[in-house]
Amino acid sequence: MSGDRRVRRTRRLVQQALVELILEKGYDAVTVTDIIARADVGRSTFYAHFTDKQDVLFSNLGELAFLHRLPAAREAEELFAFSRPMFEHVREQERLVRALLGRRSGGLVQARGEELLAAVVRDELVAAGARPSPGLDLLVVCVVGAFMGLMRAWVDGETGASPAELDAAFRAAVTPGVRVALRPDEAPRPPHAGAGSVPTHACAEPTAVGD
Amino acid sequence: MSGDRRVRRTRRLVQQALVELILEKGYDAVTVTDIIARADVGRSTFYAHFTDKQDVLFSNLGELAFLHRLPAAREAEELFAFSRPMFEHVREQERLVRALLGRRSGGLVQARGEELLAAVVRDELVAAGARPSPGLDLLVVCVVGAFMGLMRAWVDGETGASPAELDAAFRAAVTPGVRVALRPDEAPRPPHAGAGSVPTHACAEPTAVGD
DNA sequence: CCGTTTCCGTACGATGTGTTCGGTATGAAG
DNA sequence: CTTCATACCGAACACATCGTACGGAAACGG
Repeated sequence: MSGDRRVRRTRRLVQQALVELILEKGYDAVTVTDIIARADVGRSTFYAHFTDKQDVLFSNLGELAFLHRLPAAREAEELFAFSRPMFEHVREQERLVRALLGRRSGGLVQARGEELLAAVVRDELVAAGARPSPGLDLLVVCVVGAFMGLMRAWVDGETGASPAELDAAFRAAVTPGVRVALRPDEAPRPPHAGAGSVPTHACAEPTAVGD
Repeated sequence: MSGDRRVRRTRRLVQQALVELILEKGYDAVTVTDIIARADVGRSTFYAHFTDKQDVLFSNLGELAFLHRLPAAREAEELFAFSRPMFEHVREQERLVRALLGRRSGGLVQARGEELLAAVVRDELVAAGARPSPGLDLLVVCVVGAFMGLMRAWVDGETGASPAELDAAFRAAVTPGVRVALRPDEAPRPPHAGAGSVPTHACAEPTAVGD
């Protein structure tokens, strides 16, 4: 079904070459000429399979589609069930993800990842009882921003934390805020919130900062 | 001290041209040739002032240095005092910031902005009593990620919220988590999130909250 | 084994980059 | 106003990259 063996071979070589080169020079610095040289593939052959550099990048994106195969959070008890498996998965596919999601990538995949993740987070929150609203969307943006921030920092080697620690940090940072948002009866929050005060104590959660 | 009037003129023209072009075509699509054409400036003149496109971009960054001139948060009562003024400022300097921070920019300024902001946030948290630690740095990453996420979403027109609403959303999302983190003595628990079952419900029931 | 598809290699025009250089004109100082 | 420095122009340059084209060689699938 995958057609010719030569085709598979060529595509694989090109994709691998791009990943290697991104890790070495950063996405922007990689040229098509570099890629075909590293992949040992003719120029015309490259353009027979891909339109440009970005096309190769996205063709590698199937790996990230595993988001959809995550345990359905509606059935799980905890929110953001994607977090831990995600960090674990990233550690396994380290090279690829480092190339695709790190600051060395062009930020293109980053944006795509944020979109996918935003959909997941939004679904989870709605399933948990949040009412769809502009305010919810902003919350989703914050949650996704926090997660992707951690991911970037990790992938770029700015922290040596383990997946478990990252997962814990993520949850510790966002869960309290989300809990508050999920309780519309306690602190009725019309979208017209003033910049003032937020309900002080949500509920003490584990993981103090300085351990 | 700014020297020749011709110099100021040229630099201004070039910077303005780049901003305009980013808004029209996106950072990546803008060429030096485009810039000098729009600015009506000789090629050699351009390279006499800037090394390349990116240099022009960063030269426009003085605007973002206003971070340092923000009201010292140590003296203010509330955390993240930068938030509201930041959103307000962005609305005023809309064109420039949209060009520099939006997804149409190369992500370069974005990274720079995250660095600056991370320093500010970290200082605030330390001043508020957090002990410097790897865990704190992760929290900072989350907070900055959330903020920058909101900023991007806003600048890219994904939300029509007002500065006040964005500020409120930001605070609502991160403040509870930060508050918990600032209380290291209350719940001394090792950050060893169990693989199998994480204690999900700390205070309230699975919060089947709707309305 | 044979027809089809893919690949190679090379060359091409187009576009962008960053530099050089002689001549011009604009600014600032006296 | 004169003088002098220097910033600017404009054109040309060598170089790199892109995307396309084409004929012949090689590998594939049946």
